[in-house]
Amino acid sequence: MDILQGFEQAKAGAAAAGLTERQGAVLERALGLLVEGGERALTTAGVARAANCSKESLYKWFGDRDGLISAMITYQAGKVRTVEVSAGALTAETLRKHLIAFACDLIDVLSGDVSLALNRLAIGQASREGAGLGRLLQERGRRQISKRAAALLEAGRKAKLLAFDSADEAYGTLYGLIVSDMHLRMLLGENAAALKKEFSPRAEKAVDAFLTLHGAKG
Amino acid sequence: MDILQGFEQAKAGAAAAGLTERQGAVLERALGLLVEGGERALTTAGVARAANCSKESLYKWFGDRDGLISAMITYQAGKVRTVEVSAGALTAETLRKHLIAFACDLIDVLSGDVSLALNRLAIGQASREGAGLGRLLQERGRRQISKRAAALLEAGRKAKLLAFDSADEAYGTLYGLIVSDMHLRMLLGENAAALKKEFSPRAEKAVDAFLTLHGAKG
DNA sequence: AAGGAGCCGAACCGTACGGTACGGTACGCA
DNA sequence: TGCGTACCGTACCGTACGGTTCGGCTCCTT
Repeated sequence: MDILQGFEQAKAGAAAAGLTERQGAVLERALGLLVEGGERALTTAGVARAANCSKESLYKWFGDRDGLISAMITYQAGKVRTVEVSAGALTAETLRKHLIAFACDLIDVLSGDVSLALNRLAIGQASREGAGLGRLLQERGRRQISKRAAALLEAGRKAKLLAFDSADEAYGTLYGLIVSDMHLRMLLGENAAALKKEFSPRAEKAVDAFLTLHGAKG
Repeated sequence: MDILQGFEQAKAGAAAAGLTERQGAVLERALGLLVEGGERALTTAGVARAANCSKESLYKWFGDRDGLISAMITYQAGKVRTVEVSAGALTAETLRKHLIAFACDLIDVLSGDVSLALNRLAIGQASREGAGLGRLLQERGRRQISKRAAALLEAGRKAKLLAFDSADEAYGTLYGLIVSDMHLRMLLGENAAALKKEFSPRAEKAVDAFLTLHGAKG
């Protein structure tokens, strides 16, 4: 799915990172290699062969292998477009609907194969050079979706439908209720599709649990 | 801390895996290398040098590099001893205490540097060869602590202090409330000590939230 | 005392990878 | 038509790693 996404989104990803279409296409192939074979498959020669470009161009465009990886992350992050929550009147029912939609989207994102591959890559590199890639991934990927949740929670509080002290903490609770250990298990190689099927029905329950904890009494 | 643990525990780890003390010591050094420098530092030559043994012995004992890694995981898992919950009378207060202790232990385990290093390693390998290491890590590491939680939850239900349909699902809820995205962030390289400090105070709140959701009305 | 098992240290081999250099080609521009 | 630019494909280099082999040492058994 992620791979077969529309051309427009890919172009947006390239544009967002200030890259030419050609370079975006190369990054797309590189992401394909990464998804297919993990970090071991992400060799400069392999990317060049898969993308029909020369290693020389790779090094000219991205500096070195780490630069290529960073570009892959920002490129992929540029494709994600967060849905703006309609700031219309918020009732208990629409809030619940929005929260459930958010939960499903979150599960979708986390179980996407490109997302999993990039997270695995960043985690693998996290041990050696500081947290460079990890921070980048966190910043460009997670930030977006957490912003959306924060806006939703804040709107719920404004409408007197939610009660919490810290929005961050409330988001942490919501995230934990939805995701639990699903993400880690997928990262460790458990069948992502099966896990997604197992966890999706729980999205509704997770939201209801969250509302039990933080919903305004009434 | 993990590295400086007592000699007895290390011997238990070796014995549990059917290894000699010498082999356990080698694995200990290997874990040290892994913690210090990530997967890249875990070379056969490096382990041999650090442990003052020959590569020949490494291959005789562990077969190949993957065998060495598997041995490291089982060895490390063998050191973990789950505390048996005293099956004495369970009151609402002692149950809460036990749950909080469990939450703190869980955070301790997940933020341990050896645990983080092994999880990073397994996640890095998850993409290529199936989920071999991931399953092993899940089986030997997570199983133990989840067993403890399951026993605790079941005892709580028996004592009419907890109410839930599925123990697994309730455990998932408890886990999510405690851990949220802390584990992933640590795996991605965020300062583990700082995150632990940030999340430890939340253990109590997480347990209280869990009791709000699944505690018997009283 | 003789022999063997186990082990260390070092050298060795094949391979694979990151990075560089070079020859050749298509295309835009003066 | 000539020239510069950007690019491809390939060959190349140095290094590092997994795995094997071998000589020599120690200790244990008989």
